[in-house]
Amino acid sequence: MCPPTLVRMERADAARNRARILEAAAELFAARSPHEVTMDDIAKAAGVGRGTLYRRYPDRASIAVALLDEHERELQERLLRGDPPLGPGAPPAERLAAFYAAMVRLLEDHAHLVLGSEVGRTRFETGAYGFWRAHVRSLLVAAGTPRPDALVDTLLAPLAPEVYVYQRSDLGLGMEEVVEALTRLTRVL
Amino acid sequence: MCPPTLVRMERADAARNRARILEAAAELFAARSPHEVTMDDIAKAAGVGRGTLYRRYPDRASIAVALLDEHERELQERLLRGDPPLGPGAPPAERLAAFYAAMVRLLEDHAHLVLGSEVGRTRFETGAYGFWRAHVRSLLVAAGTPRPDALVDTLLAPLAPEVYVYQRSDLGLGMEEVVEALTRLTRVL
DNA sequence: CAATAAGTGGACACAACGTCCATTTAAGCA
DNA sequence: TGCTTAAATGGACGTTGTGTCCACTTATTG
Repeated sequence: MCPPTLVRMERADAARNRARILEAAAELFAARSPHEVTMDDIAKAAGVGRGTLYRRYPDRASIAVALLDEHERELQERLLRGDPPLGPGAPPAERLAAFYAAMVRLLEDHAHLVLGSEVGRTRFETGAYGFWRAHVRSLLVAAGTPRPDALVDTLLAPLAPEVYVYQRSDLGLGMEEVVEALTRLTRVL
Repeated sequence: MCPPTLVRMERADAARNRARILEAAAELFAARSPHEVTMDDIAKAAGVGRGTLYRRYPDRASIAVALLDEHERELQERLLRGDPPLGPGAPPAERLAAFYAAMVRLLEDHAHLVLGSEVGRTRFETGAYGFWRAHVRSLLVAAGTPRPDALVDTLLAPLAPEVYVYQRSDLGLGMEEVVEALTRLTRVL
């Protein structure tokens, strides 16, 4: 009989394999374009079978989301409780500019992961997008901007990883130039 | 022997099949999500073989591009030679607002096609994006905006079809609300 | 050291892709 | 009109990646 344990623990081998999968996936995503990495590749590199991989991660996106999780959480924490101008305390326009700068930093470091997880529409379905959206919306409200709902996504759109990669790689722009352009958007507040 | 005709004409059956393919593809794209339409589906619906389809259109994107072509050309024509505020003559900020409104109209009518052709990065590789980019850039230059290059893509980002569909379908916003939000972006000029 | 349930891995069926080539057909010429 | 030729056709075929399924293995608990 199974004792009525409320919290069902993950078995040791399961945890080990999860770690292996994430590690292997991180390496593969870093090495090549995300759509050239197949689920087979990841399973093979992690040294696990197909079924094991699919048991936890039904597709590439969910793996990338797991990898991104910690980085995003850290920024979310700083937005909620960090020092101004990123955290509470500064005027909305300055907080928005700081948010843009922080997001560019995140994109710079992990754009390949974001590209792996957020392809087109998928971007809007992640919890992270909801968080960014709520944050920017609250800034708009704090600034007294009328009808903020349509504006929010308009202001978040330039942070789409595809756009950033295009600006950095194809156009050869620097991080600072992108941040500067985004900062000019804060004038709409 | 073949007479040295300079312009090699498309054969009658080829022209007929091209028309069939485009017509069938338009119907299929209108009916379901673009990624649920396979090349097989299109070939079947058009009543042509697989090889015939691939001869002209190597992938879904190229078909959608062909379908979009005429609509985009019309707007491009109006931007270059139409009446103000869309065409030349009006102040840059007003022209940008008019451009936004016209693009939203285009998205409203053909977002499903754009989604079929421009998935993520692909968007930037089409000739159309280059045109929109050049247009907006010239408006920024005309308005005396310093360092326009990073700002251009920032201003075009909210026109990504994924963003528009998210705002309209998922958030339930109206066309006018989206246009209004975009119009507020023209304040950066 | 059982007993049991969670976990594993690879075989399998399937779907879509893109290519190849034997056959058909339109267009130009006598 | 009939003939020649090259363009055009279509479907069979091999390939690749997906996702599922289930007989077997292994960690955990008493």
